[in-house]
Amino acid sequence: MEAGTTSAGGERQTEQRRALLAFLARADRCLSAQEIHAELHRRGSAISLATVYRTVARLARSGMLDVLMHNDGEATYIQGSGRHHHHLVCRSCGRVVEISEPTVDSWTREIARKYGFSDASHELTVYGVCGACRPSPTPDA
Amino acid sequence: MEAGTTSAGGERQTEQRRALLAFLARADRCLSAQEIHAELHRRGSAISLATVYRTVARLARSGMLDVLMHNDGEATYIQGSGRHHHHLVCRSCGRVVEISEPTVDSWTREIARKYGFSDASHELTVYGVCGACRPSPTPDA
DNA sequence: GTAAGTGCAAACGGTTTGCAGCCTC
DNA sequence: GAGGCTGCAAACCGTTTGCACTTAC
Repeated sequence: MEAGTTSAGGERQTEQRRALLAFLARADRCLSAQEIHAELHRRGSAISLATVYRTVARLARSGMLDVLMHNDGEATYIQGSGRHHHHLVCRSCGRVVEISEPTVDSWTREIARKYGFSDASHELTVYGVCGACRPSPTPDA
Repeated sequence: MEAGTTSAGGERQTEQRRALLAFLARADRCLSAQEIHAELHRRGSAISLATVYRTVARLARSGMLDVLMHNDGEATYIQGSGRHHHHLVCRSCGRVVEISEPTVDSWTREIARKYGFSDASHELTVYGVCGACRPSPTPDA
């Protein structure tokens, strides 16, 4: 199954775009444009950094990719469901789990109203250490 | 040069630092280093951009300033309480209200545990349009 | 007197863009 | 065949840094 054939307007199927989409479809963590570029090259897919930037920008615009801004100013990308959601990110390996919770959504609207703000929206990211990265709870410890 | 150098601890009082602190103390919205620099100059305070960057970095490190990363990679700064909190930001004028809600804090820990993540932390920002920016609700509409 | 603080400008790192040629449709 | 897509490299932009000078203490 192809990764969402959203051939919206008139986008052309190119070698580069195909390789990038296939790669991102299997990624379970956020990747920067430079990481995507390096990894694709390592796998033998010739694609320029500029094209990676142009392509992820387009995918993000169309909603296929979520963009996460890091504190150092670097943007990273991960496949998104398109629906409203948040991310649970492992501080150790970077694995990302898409989470959705109406509770927080309604809470933020309430908070906004409480302070006289309307048209509330919000951004939430939860960080933690995933089970695979946590030192296994050895019984002898 | 150790942590614990809180406000006016072992740091020298300079004209530039004084002006920057006085300015930020009265700001109720996030400002970028470049905005701070421009505004201080407009007000007659001579301070270089490099010094603004160095000073806000120091203040952020000491906890006196909160750093908000924008989507375009620009960092903005605002005075913070030091305690754990979130921000309610007006999309129109940029005004920032510091909010604190234990509900969300405990919820994020719960979500993290539910997915097998430990050591949960989170970042939350709520956006909206503040009362001053919202077009007054005309009853005849 | 001395070392922290400052200004200047060059360097930096991620990202964007102009342009010529390539390739998909 | 036409126009979107790509690669290259230079430009961009916010930020950092080396160095010499200034200044608070």
